[in-house]
Amino acid sequence: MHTYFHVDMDAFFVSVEELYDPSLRGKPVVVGGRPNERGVVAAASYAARRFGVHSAMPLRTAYKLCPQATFVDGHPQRYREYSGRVHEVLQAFSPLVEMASIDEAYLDLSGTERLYGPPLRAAHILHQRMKAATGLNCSIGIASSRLVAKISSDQAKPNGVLWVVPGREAAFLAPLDVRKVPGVGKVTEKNLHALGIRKVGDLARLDDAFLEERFGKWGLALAGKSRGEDAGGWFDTEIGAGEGPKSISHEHTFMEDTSDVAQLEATLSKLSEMVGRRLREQHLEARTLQLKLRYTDFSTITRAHSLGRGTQLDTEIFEEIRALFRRNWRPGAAVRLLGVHASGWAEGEEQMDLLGEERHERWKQALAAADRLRDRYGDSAVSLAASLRGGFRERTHENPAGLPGKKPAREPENT
DNA sequence: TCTGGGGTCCTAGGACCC
DNA sequence: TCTGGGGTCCTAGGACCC
Repeated sequence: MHTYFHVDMDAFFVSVEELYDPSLRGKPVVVGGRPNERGVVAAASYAARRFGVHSAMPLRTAYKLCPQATFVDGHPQRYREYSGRVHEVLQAFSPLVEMASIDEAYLDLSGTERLYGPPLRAAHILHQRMKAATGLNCSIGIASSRLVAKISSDQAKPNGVLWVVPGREAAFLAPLDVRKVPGVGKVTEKNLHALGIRKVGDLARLDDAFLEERFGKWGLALAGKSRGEDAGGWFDTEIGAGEGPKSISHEHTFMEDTSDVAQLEATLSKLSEMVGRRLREQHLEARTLQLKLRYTDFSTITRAHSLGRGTQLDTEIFEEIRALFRRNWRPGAAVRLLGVHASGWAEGEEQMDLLGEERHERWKQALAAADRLRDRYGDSAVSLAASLRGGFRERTHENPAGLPGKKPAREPENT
């Protein structure tokens, strides 16, 4: 019998912003961008949620629902930093920790009674430590499976603890909407509703065989989930078994759709550089490169190409991506979004002919130097010639003027 | 409701090989 | 040249999560 904790930070992005600007506390706050921008809500404060604002909602819609809200840009670097602090608190509490995303983690607390006492007492200790060390609230779900722990932390929000006692899993789940089950999204929910299945209890009453026939492998996993089992997919893996990224990608949505080839290719060059940089940071070489292209009507295509070897060089990535673009873009069609995606890591060192090797080495050195400059002066300090020529000029949150230079860092007051 | 960006996992068809 | 089956890799798309 296991005891799992699921620790989920409350309104994480909003709470971090409040640490930097305490005047935001208690107010309706929307993180994600300006109200007139293309984009969606990344996080909404509880005060904003009362107006119907929620994450993934278009910013313009959020503004209509709650014009008095304060809209702030997201600061990914800040969130990564605080995520690291959260991780440290959890790690100090129990060595069996797995961050499931930037703001949530699973802990295996099996057999820690002697150290922390019964589960609820342990949870309260952790809850207090988290607040003291980070200034942030979290909610904690406790259960014999990770699935039930996750669902119970959601029920515990905000700032609460909920323990589902072993043996009571099915009873806890039965009255909940099927949508509460991780993995059941809009589409599956609709499919289940069409069968008259609305609550997890409805699901639990069905035959496994019926669900498997209806939904395949996923249906079988669903049957297990309805009983509270860690069935299928990500829930089936060991805690702490996370091995590193399987893909690295960057994409960009234009402020206005464009069919200007120079601008499109300059953007692909920039995205290729960003992907190349991440690959070098992670010491990875990608064998498969993929272009993503979204037109004005939101129709989206992806086109991939696999190389005989791996690469982490901006120029090689860009060359492949540009070829894919030229072969697949409907000339003249306005583009909304472009993306560059790398995956399929090459195993170890791949051989190259000597000439290629030498050229390769020189590029690697040049790019390492560019990475150091970017670290020091900001991302726009150095760029491939192609991204400059085409005029990659769209502003970013990090750097509104599009100029090099590091912004002065403000420290939150209570840390 | 005019719809981000970074990921994971699954399905399905075709190529190719044995 | 009337046609099997399995394994693996590649590609494209889609559901879902935070």
